[in-house]
Amino acid sequence: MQKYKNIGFKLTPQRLAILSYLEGNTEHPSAEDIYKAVSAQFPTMSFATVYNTLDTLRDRGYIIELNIDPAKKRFDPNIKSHHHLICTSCKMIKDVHGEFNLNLPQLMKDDFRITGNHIEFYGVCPVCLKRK
Amino acid sequence: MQKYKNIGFKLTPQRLAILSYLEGNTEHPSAEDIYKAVSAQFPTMSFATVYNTLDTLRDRGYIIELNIDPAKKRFDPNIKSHHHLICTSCKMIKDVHGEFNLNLPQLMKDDFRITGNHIEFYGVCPVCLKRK
DNA sequence: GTACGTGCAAAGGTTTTGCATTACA
DNA sequence: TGTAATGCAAAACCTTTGCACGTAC
Repeated sequence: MQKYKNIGFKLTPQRLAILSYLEGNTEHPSAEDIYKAVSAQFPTMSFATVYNTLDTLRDRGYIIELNIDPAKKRFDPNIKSHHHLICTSCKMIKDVHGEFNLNLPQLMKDDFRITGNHIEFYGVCPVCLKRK
Repeated sequence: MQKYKNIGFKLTPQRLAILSYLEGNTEHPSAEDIYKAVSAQFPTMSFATVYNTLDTLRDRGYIIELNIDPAKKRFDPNIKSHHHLICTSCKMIKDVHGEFNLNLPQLMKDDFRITGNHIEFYGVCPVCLKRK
């Protein structure tokens, strides 16, 4: 985890465990997923620490908070601009890389300072398709 | 409200009030917004009735449930395919109509049965821009 | 009378907060 | 010693649920 050497906040063992769990993770885990995973290593880990760390990481731009799932927040360590394909049946989320041409009407570009965008594709994943 | 004559479920006064509040509403109100608004008319209105009605309307395709706001669900009576522009400062949501070319990689189109998409544009609205 | 809707309160799930304790420079 | 993080429990918030009561065909 040398890359986090200069991350700008204390790298406690708990935070390292969270970072390590998130590293390269494409499952878009929820706070609870993360809590469960790092609890195996740190039995005293608390939700407060998980949320505190996630908030800090998000505020510093190391992770992205996803509002895709109405039931709970999910977190994505992939901060490169990308989009998501969501299975409406099992809620699985798959990354979508690719360029899309998203030119807003000029009127809106005049009014708003646009900072980004995110596309959600909805569908049914192969696993759920097969199950029916 | 003649248009709801054959809506397929009982049009109680409470439901009519909710429908009437939603009609043409572009504010993307939350359940609480709706509850507050119709409570003025029906002081005994309960959240159970609001959620029950919203669920029914959503299941029958009369409204869309938006997961845009991490804090709460919002509801949109505009069922025509459209997208949204969200002010990251005040959370205001503006409709975006327009066609965007969203062709997924062929690989994903083979695997998934794609059913729809939704674009979120992020930015800062004119009001918030001025306030700073 | 039956089926459905309403309304209240309680419960459920996720996230936040207060505060005492702990760790580290 | 001082600053920041941890961990526990409680609280807050949104949403769902159970159930008794009402209402309408």
